[in-house]
Amino acid sequence: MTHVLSAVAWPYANGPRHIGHVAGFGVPSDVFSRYMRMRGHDVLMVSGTDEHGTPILVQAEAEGVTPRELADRYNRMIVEDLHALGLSYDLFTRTTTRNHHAVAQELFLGVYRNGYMIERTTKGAISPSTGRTLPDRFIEGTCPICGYDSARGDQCDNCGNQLDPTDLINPRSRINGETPEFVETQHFFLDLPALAGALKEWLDGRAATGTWRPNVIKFSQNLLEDVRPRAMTRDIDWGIPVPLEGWRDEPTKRLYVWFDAVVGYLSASIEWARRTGDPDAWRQWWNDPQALSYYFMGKDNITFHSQIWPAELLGYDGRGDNGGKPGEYGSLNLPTEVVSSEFLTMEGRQFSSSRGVVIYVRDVLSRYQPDALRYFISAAGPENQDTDFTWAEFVRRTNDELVAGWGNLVNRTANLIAKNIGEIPAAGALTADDRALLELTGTTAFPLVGDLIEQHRQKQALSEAMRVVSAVNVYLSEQAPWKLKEDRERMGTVLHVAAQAISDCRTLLAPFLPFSAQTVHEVMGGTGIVSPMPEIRVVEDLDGGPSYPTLTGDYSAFPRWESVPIVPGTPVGKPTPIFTKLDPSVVTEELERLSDGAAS
RNA sequence: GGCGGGGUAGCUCAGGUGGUUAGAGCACACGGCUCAUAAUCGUGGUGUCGCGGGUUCGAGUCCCGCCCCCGCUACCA
Repeated sequence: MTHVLSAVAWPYANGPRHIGHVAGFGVPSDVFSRYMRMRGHDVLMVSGTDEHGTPILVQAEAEGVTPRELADRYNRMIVEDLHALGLSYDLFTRTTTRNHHAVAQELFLGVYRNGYMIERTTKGAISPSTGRTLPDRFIEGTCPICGYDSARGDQCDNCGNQLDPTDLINPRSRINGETPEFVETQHFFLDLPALAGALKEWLDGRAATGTWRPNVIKFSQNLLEDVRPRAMTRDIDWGIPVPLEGWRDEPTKRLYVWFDAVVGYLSASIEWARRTGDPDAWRQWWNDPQALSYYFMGKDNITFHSQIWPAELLGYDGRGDNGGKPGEYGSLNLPTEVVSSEFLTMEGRQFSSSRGVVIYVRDVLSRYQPDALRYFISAAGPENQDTDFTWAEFVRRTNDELVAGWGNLVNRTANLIAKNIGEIPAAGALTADDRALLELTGTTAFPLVGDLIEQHRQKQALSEAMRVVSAVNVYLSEQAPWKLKEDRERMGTVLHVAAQAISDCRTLLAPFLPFSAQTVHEVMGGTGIVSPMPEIRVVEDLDGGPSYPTLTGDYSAFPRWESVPIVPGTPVGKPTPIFTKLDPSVVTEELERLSDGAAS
């Protein structure tokens, strides 16, 4: 048994989640975590909403609410979205808790004390009316190269050239149209050059394992070829105060949102431990060098997980060129693996909430079963390359594979048992065919599917599991128990074998399809929980802040990743179908919804 | 521009470290079964493996060049 940290990317609290988000970080991390728990590992799965930064501030002002009110609203929505998908977090919290603020400040201080947080003067754009940092992307103006009149501060969308905001002709703020001011301002910079050697050593070691996806490791190693100190503070009044004399009470200096967001993995682990009553319990996942940690995200986050976060950890630990020693949290584990997904596009286009090119998780789940979405994402998601979501493919996968393949197998078997026997029959003498099927479902399939999940090859893992399902359908057709009414014993044996095979398939599919795993168990006469689910729990802030909703759960009931013998004599009644077959008309309906959304 | 990924049957895609007649699912056709949400089972593929060179006894798989598509490109999150 190993301690396994499932560190799941923190969704930014500026809107509900769309299916591209959950395809990137959500479903893959949950499949992995559920599987690892079934293998008997001690999994700690943490995340939360990321609530600081300029975009939330800007959006709040546009709506006339406080940033906290905006964050509260979307935090709750996101919690609901992830809950509805059955994502089994041990703790899903948020970055506006007092615990998180304290942990982020301690990390900053540790890095600072060891000499990896250096104070520098930099020239940056600010909004003259508010004094806040105006990020490059919030500045637009005329491109000095091609004359395009809405080039962004960092790049011209028209000619593609990279720009410096000071190059723009007639620069203006995209927030309120005023002319930005370029001023000298003091900031703390993470001394990446002093940590580059340690980062390289760590990454080379990771590369040598051969387990990282090729694009992730290569991209990460490339980043090290040109490292510069990177600002970790901002001129902004929404965020975590800089915990130093002369800075702490400075109302317009805050930690950079990404500095604190990645600390969330640690702060959420600490919050989880404090809530269990054993405040040091988190150390088993963070201080024990044998513990494993897996970070799940979309590819746009790779930089922050394979460079910035490891640099913060190495700096806190004092393992860079300047030396140093660990702070009160001790020597913290670096990521074992950064598991990054590519992007899901939608009907050929990139997701864009502002353009209405978007499918929200909550909308999908209001009309379709969560396992149907989870199935699509696992079977056709952006695991190693960008993939396209189309409603036609969603309907086809659901109807042909989930309903006709797996759901129907359960339904036909349960019907045969209910009509002919009424309970799980005992097995008589087994034929070679019986043994072959049970060998496949009960023995061969578990390491086959499991190893693939462990290697983050979930598409192939699911396809192997579905191949097993298919073998059970073949077995039933060949044995044709409905023709054995004159040979009750043989019929009983065949149905026993089929029921055992279904039980095994249910276990194999449970990480992917946790909702139907429970339904299948019950349809086949089972009782009790075999597929634990997260719950939404409103909690008090541990340190006196306002209360907030979290996602947590009791996952002790996870069955083992192995065949469990079924119990003859268990009553089986007439089943109700596991999955809902979709009418082909949903394709045109959904496409109409999309064009309506894009038009408004 | 830099970096990364991709271009394989009508469609969606598999094909770690080169090796027998290049695979799967879907779609389509025909046949079987009738327990099941008209579900299921069987049979059916003469594919320039983007293009051009090269290495090799042998390349979809390695090397070079070229053409397309997609993504990332850090003080946005």
